[in-house]
Amino acid sequence: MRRNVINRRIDTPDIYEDLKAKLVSGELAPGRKLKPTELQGGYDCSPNTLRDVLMRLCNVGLVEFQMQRGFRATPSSLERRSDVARFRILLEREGAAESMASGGISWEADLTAAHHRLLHIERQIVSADDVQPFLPLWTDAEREFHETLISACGSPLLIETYARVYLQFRQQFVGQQRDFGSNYFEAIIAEHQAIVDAALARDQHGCQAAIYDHLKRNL
Amino acid sequence: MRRNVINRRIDTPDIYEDLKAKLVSGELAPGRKLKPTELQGGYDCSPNTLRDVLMRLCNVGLVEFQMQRGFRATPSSLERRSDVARFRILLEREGAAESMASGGISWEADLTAAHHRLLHIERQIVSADDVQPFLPLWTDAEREFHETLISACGSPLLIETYARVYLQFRQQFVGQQRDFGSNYFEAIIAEHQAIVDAALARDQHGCQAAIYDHLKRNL
DNA sequence: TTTTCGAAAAATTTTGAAATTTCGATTTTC
DNA sequence: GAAAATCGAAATTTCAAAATTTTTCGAAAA
Repeated sequence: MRRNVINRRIDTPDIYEDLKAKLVSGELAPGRKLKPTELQGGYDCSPNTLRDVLMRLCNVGLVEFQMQRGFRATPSSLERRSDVARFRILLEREGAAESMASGGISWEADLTAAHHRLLHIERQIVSADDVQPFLPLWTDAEREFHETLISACGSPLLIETYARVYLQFRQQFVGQQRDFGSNYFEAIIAEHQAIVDAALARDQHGCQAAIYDHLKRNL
Repeated sequence: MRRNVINRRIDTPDIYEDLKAKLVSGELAPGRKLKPTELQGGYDCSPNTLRDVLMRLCNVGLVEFQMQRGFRATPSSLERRSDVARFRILLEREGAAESMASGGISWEADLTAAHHRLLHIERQIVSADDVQPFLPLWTDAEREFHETLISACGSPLLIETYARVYLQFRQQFVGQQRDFGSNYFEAIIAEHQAIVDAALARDQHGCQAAIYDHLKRNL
């Protein structure tokens, strides 16, 4: 017999997702100390529950943990940024090549769909005054697109690792970036198009080159 | 007021290392359920401390966690084994190539030393009746050797990911294996030799081929 | 002025128990 | 007899407080 007049309970998964979003968007900036006792205020739970959630966020690399020294948002640095970018390129090139080799019709359909959604948002951004309101949507669509690209590679481990690295990539780059150049998104649109075209044409080298071109600015 | 005449306190790091060893060696078999309350008996601590340690072991992929459903040692399956092997080959080939490109004298020295230690143990194993007592030593030396091989690649992320995957590899394969063929280790010695020779000769393609030859039996 | 030391303050980790959820087995119903 | 519902035991998650460790900060010594 549940006796919840008001549902005061906040699910742990919700706290996890909320913190993840704040980490990726830069609201909780890289390097910032994350004290369970402070964060507890925002959510309605005990410090230990927050501790638990923070420990889980370590699994994806968004949070660092040191014994007796607590948690902090993974710091940002020139070295780390270029490291993340390089590793992402490695994984995405490999995953895309494998997907092109073994992906079937349904992979093509998924990729086309994901690209269509992404393109739609990017066109809106190009013709809008302010980018900010679109960022969360765009981030999701971009992630979906890139994850679909490698989704048929047949390696769960590669897919999982890529998901982690993608999140770290967002944390290191986009979260900080407030000022996108005027034709930044026009360039991005062309780059994504090049990736899709090569992928659907099963042109492995072309696709790998397109991926590199898409990400080289972050090296 | 410390009230331990004898140091009955077991440090969390020790519990972590001990559990990790049991997971990698197969004492805690893949797929086995890991209940904080049961494990608590072995160490002198509360179930929640064990919960904490188990959550950390998820970071390296040795333990799986599901909400409301607790922990279990990462299960073993044909698909997972071949996935881990493939991914390990990818990372090691990339890391070795980068190390050969940018590693200096001290990398060569480290690699030579690690290989020397490994070779020493493997020769002992070849001329011994029972392999078992050597396994922990061999596992450590083998890990050290492979990690040294990629240590000069310049990518902390690659190195960290490789460490994780190596542990999973051990958990999936060696932990289960009780019966090594009679000339198994003689073959291994030759393979490790081929890797070192190519690496020190800065022969990228040769080294990548040697790495593949070393690990292809697990695909 | 700089360094070192130690006590106070703050933060982290551990604990044991309570609340919640899941799992297995028995009973009920169709 | 098979499927569904129910009940109790076991396991998991959460909590608040105690124990431990680290950090801070001011005073004394070099």
